[in-house]
Amino acid sequence: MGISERKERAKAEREQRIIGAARMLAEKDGWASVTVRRLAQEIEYSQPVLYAHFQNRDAIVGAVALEGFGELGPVLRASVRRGASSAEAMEDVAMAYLEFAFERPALYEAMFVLPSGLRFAKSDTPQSLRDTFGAMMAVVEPFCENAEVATEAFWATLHGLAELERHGRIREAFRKDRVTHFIDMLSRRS
Amino acid sequence: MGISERKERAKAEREQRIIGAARMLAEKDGWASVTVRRLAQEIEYSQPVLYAHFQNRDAIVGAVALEGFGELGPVLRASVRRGASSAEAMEDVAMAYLEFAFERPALYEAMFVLPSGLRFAKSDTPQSLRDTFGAMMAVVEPFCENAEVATEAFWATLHGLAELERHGRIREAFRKDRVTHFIDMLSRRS
DNA sequence: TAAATAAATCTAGCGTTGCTATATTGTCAA
DNA sequence: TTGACAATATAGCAACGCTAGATTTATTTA
Repeated sequence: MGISERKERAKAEREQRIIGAARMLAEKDGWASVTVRRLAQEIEYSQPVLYAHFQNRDAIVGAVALEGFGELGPVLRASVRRGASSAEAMEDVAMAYLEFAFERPALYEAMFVLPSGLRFAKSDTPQSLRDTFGAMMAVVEPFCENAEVATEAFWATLHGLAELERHGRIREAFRKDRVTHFIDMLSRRS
Repeated sequence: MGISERKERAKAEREQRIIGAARMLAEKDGWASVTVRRLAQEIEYSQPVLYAHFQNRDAIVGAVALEGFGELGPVLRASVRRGASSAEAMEDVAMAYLEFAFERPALYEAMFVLPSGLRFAKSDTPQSLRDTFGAMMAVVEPFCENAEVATEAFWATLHGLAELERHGRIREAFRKDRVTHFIDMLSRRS
């Protein structure tokens, strides 16, 4: 019965094309321009087909977000320079996080701002997001007792820096200064 | 010529009713449910009347946001306890900021997340927002050299804490711990 | 006071959206 | 070849932001 396998493969492939098209359009013209009609046109199927893959539009955003979670963790881990000190490692991760956010703003938006239908209530948090959290915790840990709380705060600062800058609330030119300042605060001995 | 004054007064009053209705509906059912039709119904006029007051829907969000900016600054200033130390003052402002964000989530969203049509390119930043920034800078200043950069980072942390918690990315139960941790980092002598 | 003018407001409608009921086509088994 | 079922398309609903044009109300002029 290789037939149903072939069909499943074809369906998975089409699903990937939908996700890819959504991500591409979002990055090109913003999420507002990612409509179900436009996606249908992009993959050369009629609209209702999309609803055989995703429950609604939000679920498509969610699928893109999930893809992003799968990329962010590795990016952060890879960002730490060889032989970096603890403080340098923290700075590397911080800068890598912000670069990720600014280079793929639509992807970042899907992951952390838009309603994506993704649930994060403890147990069903995607493994890839746990992994991202772990990457941050690894560099924060050396500097504090309660690593989880400290990582949440660390992450919050990065997210705030990304969002406020994206909305033009803080000055783009001082991005590096803010990171340096913030890492200094965390890494100095008390 | 009291006629035109009377008309202006009536128009301003109606404008305020639109803003009030938008804010109320947003807080009750979320911004997605704040439609121009619904607002028109609320103020008992037809839709096109709203466009005599605001260029488009975003401008209505912007007007609500502006109202929020007018409230946040004073709230922050009033939050500092009498005789508080520098570190305590910073903590008071941080907690007040988060309480503001969580008690009026829709207002906060209008101010910092939604497209509001408000421009922040340096010179035309609303005075009330500058004022809010000033309130934060006042408590951050004692702890750093470059107060502006430090305040941007301080603000970013608060914004990140508010947003990540609102989206269920970090644990509600540890809000106080995160603030304590973060204030500790900033206030300890190096 | 009545007609003319200007301002305020409404009706009706366009194009678009997310989503779905229903018709149609294509595929496989008997 | 035909009957059944899955895959896909057509067509449409209700709601959205927004606007042109008609209509009513208010003000000024004769």
